[in-house]
Amino acid sequence: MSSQPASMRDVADRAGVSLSTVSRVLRGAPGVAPEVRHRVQRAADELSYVVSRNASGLVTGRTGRVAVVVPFLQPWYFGVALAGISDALREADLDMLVYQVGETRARQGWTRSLPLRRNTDAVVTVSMDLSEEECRRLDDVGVPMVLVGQCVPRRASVYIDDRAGAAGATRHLLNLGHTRVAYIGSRTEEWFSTSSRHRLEGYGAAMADAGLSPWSVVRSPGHEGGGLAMGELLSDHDPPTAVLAEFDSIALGAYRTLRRSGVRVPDSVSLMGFDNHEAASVLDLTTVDQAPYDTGLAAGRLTVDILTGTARDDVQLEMPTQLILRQSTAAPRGTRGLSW
Amino acid sequence: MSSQPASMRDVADRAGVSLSTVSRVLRGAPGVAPEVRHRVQRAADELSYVVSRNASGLVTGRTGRVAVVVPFLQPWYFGVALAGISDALREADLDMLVYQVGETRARQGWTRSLPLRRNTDAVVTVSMDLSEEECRRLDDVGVPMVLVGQCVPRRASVYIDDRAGAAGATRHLLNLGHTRVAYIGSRTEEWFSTSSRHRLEGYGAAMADAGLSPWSVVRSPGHEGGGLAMGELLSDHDPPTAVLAEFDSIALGAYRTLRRSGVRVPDSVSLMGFDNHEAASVLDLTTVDQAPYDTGLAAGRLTVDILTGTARDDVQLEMPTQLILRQSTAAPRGTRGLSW
DNA sequence: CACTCCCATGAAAACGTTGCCATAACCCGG
DNA sequence: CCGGGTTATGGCAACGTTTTCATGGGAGTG
Repeated sequence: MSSQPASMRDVADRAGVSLSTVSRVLRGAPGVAPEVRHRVQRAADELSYVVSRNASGLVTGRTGRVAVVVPFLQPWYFGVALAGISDALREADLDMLVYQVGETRARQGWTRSLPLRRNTDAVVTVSMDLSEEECRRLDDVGVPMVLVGQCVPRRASVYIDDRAGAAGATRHLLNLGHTRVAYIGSRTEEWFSTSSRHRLEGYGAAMADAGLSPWSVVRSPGHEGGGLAMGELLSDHDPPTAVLAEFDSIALGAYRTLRRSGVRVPDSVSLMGFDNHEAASVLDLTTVDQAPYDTGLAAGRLTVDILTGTARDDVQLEMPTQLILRQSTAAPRGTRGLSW
Repeated sequence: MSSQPASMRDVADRAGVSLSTVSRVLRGAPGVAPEVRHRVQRAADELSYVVSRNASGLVTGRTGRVAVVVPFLQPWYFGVALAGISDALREADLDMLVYQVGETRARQGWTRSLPLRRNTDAVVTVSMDLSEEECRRLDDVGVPMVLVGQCVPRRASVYIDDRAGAAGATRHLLNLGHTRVAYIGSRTEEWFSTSSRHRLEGYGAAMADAGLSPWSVVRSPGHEGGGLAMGELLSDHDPPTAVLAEFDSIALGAYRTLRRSGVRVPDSVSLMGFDNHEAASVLDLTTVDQAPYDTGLAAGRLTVDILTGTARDDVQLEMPTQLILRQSTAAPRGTRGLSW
């Protein structure tokens, strides 16, 4: 209806008070008579007026916005993590700006292309796997930073212990009696994430502890890679009886190869993933849950706490992982009766 | 390093020019000598200065931000759609604010709680299934609005023809020779989405065209519902030979029930989904692709075009759906040899 | 009843940028 | 050599808030 959106001036006029009073009411500041407070509130409602964060931010120096930087938005993990962050920020009445940097990341100086300085109160990076230098460059924008899915010393981080998670998963397979336990990992030409590295290490450590030598195949991420890797494993002269995949997507690809090859799960091969992807439950895939929603929620709350001064900006928050036992793992053939 | 972020003033001083000139350079406005332009550019870089959208928005009236409103962030679909929107907005140098309204939606007047007015240049709603009244209330904020996943007359909309998609899927099953084709739909206690309704209608229409009476089971959304619905169908005295699920998640749940019941897909029952979920390819599930990334991209671009005045604000954009044939559908038992 | 203190309210100066207008310098043709 | 037009640059007022400070009136105290 109104061609021009209402301003605080309009609310003030309608309520018959001054600008200052309107500002006080709308900010919930003290020192306003209840009667006036109601009158102003009503006037604002009638004009369906909301304050311009632009203008208020200009004077307070706070924007009321938090930037969340993710490499990609498509993979399941990020949507769930964002949901957690979003819920936490909403509690504190902060808006969420999302930047998908994707390929941009490779570009030198990508951090500068983000309009963060003076435009956000804080930055949350999710699975960005920042180098020390990138961290420093982000420091330069002068807003607090929270790292999700990555643990950097002396910097606010929320993460899981990938090493321990993978080691636990491996031990689960070993405990079932498997000795030929293979691992399918991922890496692309240009990127080998810290998380990938840690999971591989965790697997290796657990194998070493059991006196077994590790057996890992690394392919491109996603189900294609998983499928191919599984194919390679199956073509070995003495194939594994158990396979741990770096994450569920890979496990799903491996599962497809197994199904197509007529290899039964878990009868002939036990298969395990990592992440607890939605589809994992459908396929009854044993996996490691890392609760990305909780991680996001914790990261969001930590951000809020840092902004309010309640938390230090070097808090390290390790989120628990949990083994989710389903039907895709079992004792190897010969010993079946013993375990089940 | 610098305790205070640099302002345009600082850049001007360092470059030895006036504020106005810096502003012109940084906006790419004409009328600045090349030499000066370079000098300013360099000064800005050295201070790693970026303009405050807050301040510039205050005077231009444009915020450089677009709000994207989604009911939830967790489901696969939204991440993918957001990715498309994000890419389109980035091309136009617009930032993306994401609001997850979730349960808030039920609340009367939820539209007012979003700080849109004066805080964003446009609003994109994704699968919000807005009522006429909600649309009008969003109109009130006075920024252009683009609806994704919903077609409202005389309003910018980007959507797929759910009816046609479901009808096509049904015909695929009918063409294979099935006559006992059941449908699994979803609805919650408080919500029966337009999309759900349309898909059900499409199925019904295709069945009617073939002279068959529809047979649908409606449960809660997600795999749990799908699993339960499939269970009910299997317990019929004459179970279906083909099942179409409203979306892949439901199909996956149904698939699990089938697998657990020892019913082979597609040998005994053909199963079809809708959406082309990532997991659908792993399970070789025949489905209908609706390319949410492309939808998001188109919606983002439409938003940009509306903002630049290139497109009218009542453009209707119907995105194509595509049948993805995989291994989960086949001719019914008796006729198998004929079709394959 | 007078004086103090406090509380509610209003006025005005910022915040960092853009848009408009003025000005100075320059180039060209007559 | 002069006048008119063009071009580069600077100055200044806005934009819509918050914040600080000033003011007035009412309650409480002696």
